[in-house]
Parts: sequence; C-alpha cells; structure tokens
Amino acid sequence: MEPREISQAVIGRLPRYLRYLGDLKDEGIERISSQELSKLMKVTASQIRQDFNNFGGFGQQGYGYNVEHLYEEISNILGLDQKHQLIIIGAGNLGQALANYMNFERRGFIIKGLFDNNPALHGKTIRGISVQPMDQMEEFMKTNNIDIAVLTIPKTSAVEIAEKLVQYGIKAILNFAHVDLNVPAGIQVENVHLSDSLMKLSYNLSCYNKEQ
Amino acid sequence: MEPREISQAVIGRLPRYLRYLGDLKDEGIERISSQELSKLMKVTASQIRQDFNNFGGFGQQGYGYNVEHLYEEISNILGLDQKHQLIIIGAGNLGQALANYMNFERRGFIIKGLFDNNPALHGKTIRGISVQPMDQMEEFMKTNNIDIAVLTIPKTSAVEIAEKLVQYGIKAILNFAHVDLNVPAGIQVENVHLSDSLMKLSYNLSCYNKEQ
DNA sequence: AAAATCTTGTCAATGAATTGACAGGGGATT
DNA sequence: AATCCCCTGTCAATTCATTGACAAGATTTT
Repeated sequence: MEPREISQAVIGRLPRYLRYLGDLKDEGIERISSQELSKLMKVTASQIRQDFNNFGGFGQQGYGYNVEHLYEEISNILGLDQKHQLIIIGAGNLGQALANYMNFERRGFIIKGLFDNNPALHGKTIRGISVQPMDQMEEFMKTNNIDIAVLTIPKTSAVEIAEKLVQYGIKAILNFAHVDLNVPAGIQVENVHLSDSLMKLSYNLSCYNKEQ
Repeated sequence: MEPREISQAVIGRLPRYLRYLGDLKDEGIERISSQELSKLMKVTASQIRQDFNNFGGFGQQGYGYNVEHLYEEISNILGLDQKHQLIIIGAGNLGQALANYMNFERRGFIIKGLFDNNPALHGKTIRGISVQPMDQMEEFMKTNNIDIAVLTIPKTSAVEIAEKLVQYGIKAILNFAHVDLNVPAGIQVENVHLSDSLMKLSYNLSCYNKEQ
C-alpha cells in the first residue's frame, strides 16, 4: 500500500466526478458502470476506470460502481470529510461575493474571517462575519486555526501579504490576484486568473473564426 | 504557412508569458533570453522556445527576444488587438464584482450589458451599465454585437440560459455556474469552478500532511 | 445449476507534452 | 576583421497521459 504519487491531471478531474456522482445520488440512482458514466460525462470509460484505480478498486466486476460508496470515497480522497477554516483577504466586490456564497460551507470550507486595509469597510458585516483590519490577521489566525486563505486583493500587495500569511502559518492559498505568489514548498497555491480565462476564450474565438 | 493546430496546453501558458513580458516592459527592459525568462518564470528554457516557436520565430540568435515585439506578437495571437463586447448574465454579488472590475476593459473586453431575473435589481446601475431583465437579452445582443457572455447564475438555470444564448448567436461563454454547459461545437466555453479549486487545495493539503 | 452477459482491473500500445542536446547564425569583443 | 561567446530553432529522447484490449470474476437469466 505505498502512497504512489497521483498526477495533478487525475486530481483535477475528481471534483467533476464528485459533481456527477452527487447528481446521480440525488436522482436516487444506486449503481453505475464506467461506460454509462463515460457517456454522461463525455470522457472515455478507460480513463474513468484508470482514474478510480489510482486509489484502489471501488468497483465490482459485472456490477459497476455503487454511486453512494464511490461518492463517499472520492469525497474522502479530496479531504472533504475534514473541515477547513478559511479567511478572505480583501473585502472588495469579489471578496464579498465569495463571503456571501454559501455553498462552500456545505463542503466543509468555513469562512471565519474577512480582512481589508480600507477603514471604511471595517466593522461591516457579511453573513455575520465582520471585516477586520489587516493587522489583526496574525492574532486571528492563531486563535481560529485557519488553514486556507483566499486572496482577493490587487496584485500590488498580493505577494507581500502572501509572505505574511506564510509567516503566520497558512497552509494553502487560493489566489485571485493577477500575479504569481512566491511561497516555500509545501504551501499549496491554486491560482484563479480570470483574465487568463478570457484571453483563452479570445484566442479560441479568433482561431475558430479564421478557420471558417 | 499551414495553420497547424496549437495545443491548449500552449495556449494556456500564453497569458502568463504576456503578464511577465508586460512587467518587463514596464521596467524598461528591452531584450530577454529564454534562459533569463526561464529563471524568472520557473519553467524550462526549452519549453519557452518551443512555445514561441509554434507561432514562428520571434527571437534572434545571440540576442534573444525583443520584449516589446514579443509582447505585441503574443497579444495579437491571443486576439487582444480586437475588441470584444461582453454581457454578464446574473447581477448577483459575483456578477457585480466582475462588472466593477476595470482591468478587463484595458485588454479590450468591454462590458456592455448586465442581466438578471430579479426585478429588485432592474435599473440598478454599475459603472454606468444598468441591470436589465433577461427577456431583453436577445434584442440587446443583436444591437450591440455581443460575442462573449459571462454566466454568473446558479446552476439550476445555467444550462437553459446557455442554450438561449447560443440560439441568440453568442460565440463564447465564460461559465461560473457549477455545471457543464451543453453547447454545439464551435461555441467556446471556459469554466471557472471555484469549488473545484478549493477541493484541489484540500486534496493537496491532506496529501502533504500525510507525508510529514 | 449452468450459461450468458456484464464490467472491472490491468497491461500494453499509442499519443501528447516536456526536456535535453546541439548545429548554426548573430552579436560582442578585441 | 577575426575570434569568441551567446542564443535561437529544431530534432531526438524521454517522460507523462490517454486509450484500447482482454482475462478473470460477478451478476443475472434461463
């Protein structure tokens, strides 16, 4: 049972599997074969079996996969059986939008704090969470056992703040700032660069138009 | 000069190149070699040369790449020399946050309209753009030559709205709804699934913790 | 209970992406 | 002007990811 390294390509597909399995569960469907799932999700059945097998055999020959069981397994693999305490740095439009989004909580991502440099926002409350000044971050992180920070601040201050967060013991960062953070190995970072997505769209648009 | 198919892996890296080149430009740096850029961006020099070469040789032996020129080239490849008119469907927190974000405009992505089902929001104005009811979408799209739609509505209505958008002639969709859209080939879709990013973080977190 | 039908787990084959290596052409230096 | 050094473009090698194929084991049907 050596914990062989799983490729990020596989990990990146797990949330999508989870989504489809959740939908199937809600529809009351008990079992599904890789072939059926393959048609539903528009990927090859081979890939589905290969992916699941990275974590051990969840299926049964002649039967397929038990939806509920598979859902639980993937859920656990993704660490969704544990709760994560998170803070949002930057209470601008995007930060507030994320704070208002309830669905994260259902997955165990609990928003505990909101921070911003702008004094005009201090004390403002979103879903019961009040915006605090940045300099209370360190104290707050210690008392609330925070492991994930969501960065929704401009690129100019993002790198600096990220370094502080690391110093204060953050374990993972979801970064919306349009800049690459410079963090030591072992700190997990996921970047969400919205303008990058728009640019890809733009490329594919002009590319497709040219072909016509 | 056959327009050979460029892999999405390469396209996905172009915006990041563009970002670094923009920064270099702002610093007044005129030339850069693949090796220097490689150190800066923490990717292999080989990959950089390979990537740029997909579009023809922008560099010069013994000199490197001219920053300004390379910036322009990549910019054009991504289609940023053209303007894109876009609408945002869903004027909730996220939709408003995106509408307020100015930086898209600098890249030629012009937000022309905002739509929402909620009558309470109709007439509300964000940066001069007023929120309109959904049933005016078709008319608006025709008169304003819209090519991109940003979907910031709940998953329950996203699929249906996407189909309507396609019917009205949309060319590309940036999808924030947590569901896969079902659009015909040729319509470009980019998904931004925030909870997926959080789940990946969660996996890597628990994975790293286990190794310690 | 036996036969027929599924469907997984897995291995091999293919395909794609990344990396390494180097020839040859420019620029810089003397 | 000649030499030296640098750096690209490109080919080959390697690594990684996806797909195809099938044996073996379960389930369902007869």
